[in-house]
Amino acid sequence: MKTKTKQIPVETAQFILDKAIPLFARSGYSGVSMRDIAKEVGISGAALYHHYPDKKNLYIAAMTHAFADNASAVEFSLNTHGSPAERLERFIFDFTKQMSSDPDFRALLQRELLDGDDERLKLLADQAFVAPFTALRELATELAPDCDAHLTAISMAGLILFHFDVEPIRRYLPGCLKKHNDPQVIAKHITKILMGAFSK
Amino acid sequence: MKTKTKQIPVETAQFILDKAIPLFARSGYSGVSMRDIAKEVGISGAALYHHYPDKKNLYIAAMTHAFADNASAVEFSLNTHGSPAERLERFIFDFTKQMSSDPDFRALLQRELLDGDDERLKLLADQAFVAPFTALRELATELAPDCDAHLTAISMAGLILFHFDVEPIRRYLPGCLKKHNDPQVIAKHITKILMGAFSK
DNA sequence: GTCTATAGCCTGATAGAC
DNA sequence: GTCTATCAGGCTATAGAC
Repeated sequence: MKTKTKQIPVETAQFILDKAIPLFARSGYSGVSMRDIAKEVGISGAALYHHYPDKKNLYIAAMTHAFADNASAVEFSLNTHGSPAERLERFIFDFTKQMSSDPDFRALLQRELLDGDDERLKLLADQAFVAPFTALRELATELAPDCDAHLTAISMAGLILFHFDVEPIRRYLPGCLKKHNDPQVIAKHITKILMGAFSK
Repeated sequence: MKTKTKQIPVETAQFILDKAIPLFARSGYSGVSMRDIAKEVGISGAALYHHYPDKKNLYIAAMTHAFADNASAVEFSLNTHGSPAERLERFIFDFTKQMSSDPDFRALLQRELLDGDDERLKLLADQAFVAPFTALRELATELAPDCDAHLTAISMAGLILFHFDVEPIRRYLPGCLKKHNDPQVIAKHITKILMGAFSK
């Protein structure tokens, strides 16, 4: 047992990431300066370089940190018991809710798809997406044996993600209602479409 | 009849946009400098300011130019004759092919969804998306009268766009094959899913 | 581990010659 | 309409005191 408890620092290196993630999500790599991050953290710009060798390393650490948790949550949601239809419905509701509650995750993913080099994308895939995608692909095989499982898994995830990605402009398109932002409504709609598609 | 034909200039202001669009698509607004654009065009940085008052105006002009043509093409594809199922199939194939052939358009749209302010997004919606989306929504009403037409239209467009958006990381996910990049294969897969979903 | 100060470069934008 | 030269400021990153 330690006799002296530290006040706040908690581990400054990680605190920096927590502050940097929303900035990178909102403005992208080249839209955020080391000064912006330092100001948000509450230290000088120079102090950042004590924890990370340069901006790129800080960015990669922030991405890794941001994507670390989400993978296991999605995988867990997929690896439950029940019929394929039940598991599909649970996945849709859980994934929709999770994406709805974590706009930073979605923005960072979109930005990485636009700006990430091959090395970073491979790292991201291995660290965060291979495991849940494998589970989703197995569910796709069970639900639609005569469809290409890879494409079907992409379609299922995309159907959910796209509704959120497009939200900034959707509100200016005809027929838009307030309820269309409700994750429950979105999940229900997607469930209806996919259940229809897979029930022969 | 003019006695003197100009050599190349064609209209420098528009030539600048043609050169700027791929740069903004690849690196985003803050990732491209006026000097980058000037070098690509083949003039000095100062000369750009003769055609556009500042970087922001040049960017908006480039976006408007990039989105102008695509709207009418999609709308045209939707306003053909045939049964709802036939029109759905034609839309899927045409839109998939068009998105496959214009990666700059997709990248600019994604970037605008991430970075665009309300004013720019409203402008974009009115200029480029309201017309084709209205046609797509009408098709959705015919195909699935018991579904929310707005959400269904979003789903149909998203199913197509997402396959391309996710391409940079999809190649590191299990089950990926070369044919999954073929727009024909993608279109066929999406048609299968949506036809199944809408045929009760 | 944090600070202030600063080096060296790149940025958007302008002035003025041609 | 394009050029060269330049300004003022922001950028990443470092140096060195504490």
